[in-house]
Amino acid sequence: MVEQNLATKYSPSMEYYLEAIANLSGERKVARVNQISQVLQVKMPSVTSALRRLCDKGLVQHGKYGYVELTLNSKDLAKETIRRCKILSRFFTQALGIDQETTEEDACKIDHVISM
Amino acid sequence: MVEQNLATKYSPSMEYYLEAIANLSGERKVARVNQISQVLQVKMPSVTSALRRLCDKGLVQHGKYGYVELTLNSKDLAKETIRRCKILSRFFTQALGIDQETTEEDACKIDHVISM
DNA sequence: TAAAATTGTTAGTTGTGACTAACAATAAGA
DNA sequence: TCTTATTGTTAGTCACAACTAACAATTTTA
Repeated sequence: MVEQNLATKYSPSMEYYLEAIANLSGERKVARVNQISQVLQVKMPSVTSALRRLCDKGLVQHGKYGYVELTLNSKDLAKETIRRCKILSRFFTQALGIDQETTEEDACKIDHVISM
Repeated sequence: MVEQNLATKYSPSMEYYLEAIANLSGERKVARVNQISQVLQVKMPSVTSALRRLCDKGLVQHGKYGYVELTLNSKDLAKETIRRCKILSRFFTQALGIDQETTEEDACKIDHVISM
């Protein structure tokens, strides 16, 4: 089943957060809770609690009321994720002629699910 | 985000169950809890509780200790799902040369996530 | 600098979806 | 038929991931 991932794998949701944080870090140097909230279209408390989970797993650093940063571990993970999304997105756009808006979102969704 | 679907949409997990029930119904005429359990690789109590949710939504009929059947509504839904999985699977196999084992599983996963 | 706006956290709730352990019903075989 | 095996359910737990309401910290601005 989808819902229950293996112990070693991170949940799709986790990956979404990591990806968002990585993207924001790239664009504006630092990621903040409200930005993550906006990008992922969830309320801030959801972000806070997700960050706690990610902290517990050593995937982000996040001081109270402070910036959010990826750790060495999660940077690689997030880069990989983003890379795969782009590849998929490009593939869908070019090979299938689907418009880019739709494509990018779907490609990301797919990536979090596919076994590559 | 993935995790929270719109009210009108069914969760990926729901679709997995519907699909499994539809497939089993096709093959062996009736679907049983232990078969669903095996197909989806979850324990039987998980199936029972999923069936309760599906019953509440009017998507399956299931008497205690009895057979599991789709309703008119869910039959269409499941057929659609299966159809899309097959299309995707075929596409991946033929267009990308990925082996069928991998492909079929992924195609299904993708289908539950993609916006077609 | 003090008040107001923004940003973030905590606490508590909900629903999903998995699990184990223990019990109940049904089916199969001696 | 009675016992055993199979199948299914209930009860209770856990983790994830969302939410609102209320509070706290930080930043902006008057």
